[in-house]
Amino acid sequence: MITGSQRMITPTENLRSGLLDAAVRLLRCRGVADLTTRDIAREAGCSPGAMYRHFATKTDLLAAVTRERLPNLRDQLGDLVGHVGSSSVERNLEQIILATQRFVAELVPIVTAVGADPELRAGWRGAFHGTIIPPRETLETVAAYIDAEQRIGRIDRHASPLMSASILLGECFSNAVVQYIFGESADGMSPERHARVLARTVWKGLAP
Amino acid sequence: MITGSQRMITPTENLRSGLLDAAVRLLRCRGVADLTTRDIAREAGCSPGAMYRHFATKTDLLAAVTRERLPNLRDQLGDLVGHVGSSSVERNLEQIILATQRFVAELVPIVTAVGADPELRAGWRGAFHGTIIPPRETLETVAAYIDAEQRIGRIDRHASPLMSASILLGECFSNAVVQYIFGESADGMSPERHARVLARTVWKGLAP
Amino acid sequence: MITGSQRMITPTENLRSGLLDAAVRLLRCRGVADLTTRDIAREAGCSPGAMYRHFATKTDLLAAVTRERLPNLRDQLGDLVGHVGSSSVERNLEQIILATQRFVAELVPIVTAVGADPELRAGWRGAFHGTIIPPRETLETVAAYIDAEQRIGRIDRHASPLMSASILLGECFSNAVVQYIFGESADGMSPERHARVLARTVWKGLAP
Amino acid sequence: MITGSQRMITPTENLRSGLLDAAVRLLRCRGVADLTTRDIAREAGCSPGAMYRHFATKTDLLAAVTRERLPNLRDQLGDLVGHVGSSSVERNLEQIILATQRFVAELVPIVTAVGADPELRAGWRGAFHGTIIPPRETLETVAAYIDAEQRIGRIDRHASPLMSASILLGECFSNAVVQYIFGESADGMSPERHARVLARTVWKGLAP
DNA sequence: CATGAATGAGCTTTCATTCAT
DNA sequence: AATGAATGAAAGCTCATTCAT
Repeated sequence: MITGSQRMITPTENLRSGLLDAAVRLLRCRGVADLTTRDIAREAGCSPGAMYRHFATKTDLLAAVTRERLPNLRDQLGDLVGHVGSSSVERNLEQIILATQRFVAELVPIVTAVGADPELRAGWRGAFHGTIIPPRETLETVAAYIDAEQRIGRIDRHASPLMSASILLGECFSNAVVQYIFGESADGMSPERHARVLARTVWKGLAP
Repeated sequence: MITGSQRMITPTENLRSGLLDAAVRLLRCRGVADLTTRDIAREAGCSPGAMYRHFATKTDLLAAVTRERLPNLRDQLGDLVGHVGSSSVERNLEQIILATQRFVAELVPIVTAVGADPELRAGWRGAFHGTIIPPRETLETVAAYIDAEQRIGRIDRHASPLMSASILLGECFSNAVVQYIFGESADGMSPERHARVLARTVWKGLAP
Repeated sequence: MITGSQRMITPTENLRSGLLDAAVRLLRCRGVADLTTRDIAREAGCSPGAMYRHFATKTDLLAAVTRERLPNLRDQLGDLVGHVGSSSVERNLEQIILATQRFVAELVPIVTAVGADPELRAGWRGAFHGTIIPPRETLETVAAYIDAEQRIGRIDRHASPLMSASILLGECFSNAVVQYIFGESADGMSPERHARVLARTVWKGLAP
Repeated sequence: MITGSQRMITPTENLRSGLLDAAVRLLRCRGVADLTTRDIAREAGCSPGAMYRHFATKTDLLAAVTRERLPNLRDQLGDLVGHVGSSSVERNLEQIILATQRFVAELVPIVTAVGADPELRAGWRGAFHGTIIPPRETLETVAAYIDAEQRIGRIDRHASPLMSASILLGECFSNAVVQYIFGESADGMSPERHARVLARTVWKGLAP
């Protein structure tokens, strides 16, 4: 009924994006196990068939979700580098941890989805083959901060920035997995307290 | 037809066990996403219907897998407590990490399976409701060692045994997840080197 | 490709109706015992999955059949009330019996199906709960005629219209059941002769 | 463990009979639709496999049930012929109807089972081919009484004994079907009242 | 003979995908 | 481009039947 191009953003791109958003939303609350194309379409407000204008298969859509809607720690961290040298390292680590908690909470449902489906796993491996894999990139974002503080002498020169970053992210990630599966954290701490204790413990190993 | 003594274990229990083993094996290499009852039966060497004599539903079988085939860190660690006070703490941590690496490698496929399927997740929550959840138990196994060393003064009295254990396990776990999904570790280290660096880093924060 | 006017009825409604028709057809010649959804779909000329757009379960479809394809005596009788007072009561009863014979012949396969399946039975009970049940309604249709003749004095004032109707319908019904099961009637009469003898016998009890 | 022949009745015949009894019992309360061989075996107190010593297939067992456990009106009627000439005909008819009510109540579940299953139907037709079919035999039992009363002048000489019997049995049978399916009778009468009204109505047509 | 674990054909149902409109 | 009815392969599960013990 409507003719002519009346929109700034093509409706197509809108729909593609809407489908990805819908899929992540459902992924978060229901997991991959019972995620149907019909459900995704309904959540995105389009017909079951419309999806196939943008994605060849369901796996294609999910692969796109895991690639394009993968949460990004850098976005959560904001101006990390700007804090180098200011405040205290322990305080900065605490801020990093709080951001990481939010990041991994979004990450876990996607990671379990990919882990559970060999096709998605293969797709991911293919997509990032030869390039730096996302976990490495995330790791380096945090490691870069530690490295910067190390350069100006606020962190022990013998510490390993990469392993320290890995400890920080890994502990938060596995915590989030436990939370996701059991609905309660293994150590029973509030996020704030968890951040404080983790920061203190990590800092203890990094102090010059 | 019958040779030797083959009937120590009842054939029935054999089948139940065989089905669980078959399911874990397939879970490891293929994930839950396309794991069919027919596949499990074929892998276990029985007919599609046979499994329903031992498990009411497919979910029941998977739930049993996640409960009865869940790897156990304590088994991998062996006589941990016996090492308290002997060798060096750093060396002991390294041994713990090596055991943990094996433990989490087996754990990851099961955890992603449970994470991806809300029904399994609900089953797990129900199964462990009111009791100590497995991650907590695992955490405490390691924390107990750190606590013991702390008591005899080989570890700083202000350190948190639980958080230290969580760091150790969490870092190994998230490492294993990355390895499982991408087929390569985020930091590119060999397991031995990883154990050494992680032990050193953790030890740095624990030394009195 | 399209010839003539084919789309008075939506294709969807066509399929729903076609499925019901297919089910009755199979019910008549084969009974519920081996009536599969695949068979119904094939008979209706659609795919096995198509039926689930119109009926939630197989039982739902069968329930709809028994409700929407239940034959109706009133339709077979036509203008029954118009005959009150005209012709002879015995002749009118004979006409009613002939119509009833056609009605019960269609009814029997559906009734045995419902009788054999507790789920359908429960569904029927639920569907008609609180309302007048179909046998009662049918009974009253015939009883109303007898009552009308009774009022104008052509039938004995002490006769029970309801019981008389019940005799008429019941005898025809049980006859049809025997015919359905054994392929021959118990009394070996032709439908016409049966109608005549039954009419005469009933009339004998009703004459003033 | 037990050796020698210790029993008067062979256990085999006991089991055969027990299986038939078990099947009728289940048939009555649950219908054919969900009647499994396992259920029958359990109800009969034997193993699922034991059944196959006595019946080649499940259908064979059901066929035997419908033949050997078919209720018999003659048994319910007792000494019908002895009443000829005594009491009043109407009173005797009432007694016959009360017996018939019990007979058809047992009959209905079996009849719907046979009606619903073409294989059983074919088996029945085969079993009674060339012989007098059970409904005819039942009919004649009642017709014989009417005939006897007719001979001694207590019933109108122009009445048809067979049709009168058919009316009596048919009305009771269709009543029982309605009762079985809907759980309530179409006319809402108690069995006793139903017998009285039916007897009166039939008697009215038979009185000389 | 009885047992009951095992079989496997076949059922109902789901759902990714297609295609006429 | 979008729709959504229709498809049909394949899933989970049942149950009549068999057969080693």
